Amino acid sequence: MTDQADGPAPGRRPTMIDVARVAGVSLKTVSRVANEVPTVRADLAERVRAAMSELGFQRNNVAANLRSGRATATIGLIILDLANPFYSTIAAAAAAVAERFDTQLITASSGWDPARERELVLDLCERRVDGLIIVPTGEDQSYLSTEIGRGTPAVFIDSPPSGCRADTVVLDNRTGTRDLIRRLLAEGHRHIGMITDTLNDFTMRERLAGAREALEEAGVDAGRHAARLYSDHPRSAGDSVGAMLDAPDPPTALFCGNNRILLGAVEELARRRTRLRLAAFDDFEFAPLLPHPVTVVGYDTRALGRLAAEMLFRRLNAPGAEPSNYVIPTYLVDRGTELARE
Amino acid sequence: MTDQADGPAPGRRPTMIDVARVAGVSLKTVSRVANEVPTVRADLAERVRAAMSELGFQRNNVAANLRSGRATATIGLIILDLANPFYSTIAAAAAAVAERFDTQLITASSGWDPARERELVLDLCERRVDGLIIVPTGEDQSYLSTEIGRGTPAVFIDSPPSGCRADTVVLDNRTGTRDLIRRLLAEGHRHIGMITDTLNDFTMRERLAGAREALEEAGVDAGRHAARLYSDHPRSAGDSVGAMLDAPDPPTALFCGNNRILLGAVEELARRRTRLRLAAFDDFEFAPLLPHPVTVVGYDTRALGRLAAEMLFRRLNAPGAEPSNYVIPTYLVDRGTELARE
DNA sequence: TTGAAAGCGCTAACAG
DNA sequence: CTGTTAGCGCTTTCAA
Repeated sequence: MTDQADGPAPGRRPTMIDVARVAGVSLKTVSRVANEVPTVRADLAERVRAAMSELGFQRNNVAANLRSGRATATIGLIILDLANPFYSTIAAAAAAVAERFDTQLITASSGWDPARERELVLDLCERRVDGLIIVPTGEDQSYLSTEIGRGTPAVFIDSPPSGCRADTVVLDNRTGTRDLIRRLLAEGHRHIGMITDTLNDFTMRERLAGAREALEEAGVDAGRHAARLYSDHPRSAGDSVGAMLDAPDPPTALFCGNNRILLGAVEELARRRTRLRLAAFDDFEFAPLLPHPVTVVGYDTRALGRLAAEMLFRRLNAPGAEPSNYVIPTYLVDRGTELARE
Repeated sequence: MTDQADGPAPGRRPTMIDVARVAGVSLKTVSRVANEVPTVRADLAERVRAAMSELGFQRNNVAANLRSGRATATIGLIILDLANPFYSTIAAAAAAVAERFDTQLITASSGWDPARERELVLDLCERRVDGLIIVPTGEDQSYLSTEIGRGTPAVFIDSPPSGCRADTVVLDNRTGTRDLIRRLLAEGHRHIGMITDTLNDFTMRERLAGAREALEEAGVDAGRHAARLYSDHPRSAGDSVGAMLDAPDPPTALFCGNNRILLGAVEELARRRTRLRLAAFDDFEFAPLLPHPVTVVGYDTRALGRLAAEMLFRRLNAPGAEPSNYVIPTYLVDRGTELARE
């Protein structure tokens, strides 16, 4: 005796047709019950619900969305590296907003690879996500223009797009760095070493521009403090610090363009048992533990993700508005261990 | 003059039918070109491709999967809190594996809420994800049994499920803690204060069990070192440390059940300018900066996510195998600043 | 209030 | 090699 007559095959997922057969109603009535349409006679609805739980029915949302043309309740988030706390904080904040809108988040890392970024965007569009939040690699995003025009809005975080118009949420890199350098200048420093990452990066260029503003308004020769670029993450920041200190007329203060550079600098200073006026862009959770006092430019990382997601949902509900640009304010904080200060 | 005659409406996304019309071929030929089926005459394929890029066609994968019954190339990851580096590291590792399988990851946080966890599982199943990776809240997961039976496999990370059978990847909490406590005992400590989180948590119970093993085999009275539970994250770990130190016959060493507890303890010791033999479960990126030496139980967090994802994809390709359980090994590391050691 | 028919965008199965 | 027909699981439309 098989159950072919009155039930679905063992492995198959039950469909509304199966439910309808068991409940003795039409497919459409099952659909109405599943969608909580109120105009269904109570006893029928009850029979349908019984059949649903008997079969363990679960609506196939993929199919439902296809016919109705409804949104997929999914947004794509493309960041550079989920393992980096900066980006995972952004992801968490965006996810919290998405949850409020009953939307799921597909998160993917481009790993600073423009080709991968493009692939991801296209893949996500083929999945018909409702919108995209992107931390761009800084290359060309013109391929997004048609997508945006077709109603898949995008919001850019941390850096603006190039080659297409879209909403953006960025840090106030320029003002933050300007205020930081101003403070060093006010303390009397006239020789500030500046260590930055690659200047292909929008944020790094802005930070350097802010530093120059402060130096110029103080009448200090910016050329003398030319940034020493460093190649890659690990030790090279420390090497740059070493080179600066070993040169004639070494700087009395150091500005580090981001927190990884700061860590390299701190290590190098600890190795040399040297103290210097330290300043950096980026606050981070364990900055208070640093064995060296440092003044950092802080900001609300969660706000980046939160505002981007909020802008996206606003745009989903009001398409066609002009792209807007939100700038997250920055502030100065003093960090480093008390132990180390004594 | 409108373009209604030969093109889709302005806002609408072009479908294969539109492409077919423009290219002067049948829908099926377009489908073949889109799927890179080789048996299409070169000139036709070229015309189709031209029409595709003219219209900006993008295949609707949702529809494609519906008919073909193919997998959605999407897996769901349910973690406790994406903002927590432990979980975001797991997510990043799982994402890296998913990428190798051309699969996207929907990541969602349950926030330690069992009801939310259940909602998320059901939502993801309705979206027909190919599989689930779950860091469970420790409550009942029996609702997953039918899903698993129906071919949506699940892998549990960090804690095993209750109420259903599934693959798991967990840390060797017990051995790690046992080895750590053994070391303290070998150093001569006979009074070890133990500060743990809620014992509803599987990992914390296991760690405590490991500690007890070490104490018992050394013939040390475990009761005397009863764990002081602490209520919530912020200061209460520090308060527990304070209470222990102010009691008569205070401990000479401290075991902290996780890294948040360790931070609270370190702060309290710094406040009191007291030094104690410190030990804890969980290594973390900035542990080397701690202003107090500490021996921690380390492990490869990425391995948790990586192995879980690999188990999931293995199961997707070989359904029906018995659930297996993978245990990640642990090791001891000495941390804390050199500065603080001098 | 209920149901039959059509169709979302695509692929499977089969025919030409 | 190409096209036609059917149909995935659901919703929409419209008639009963």
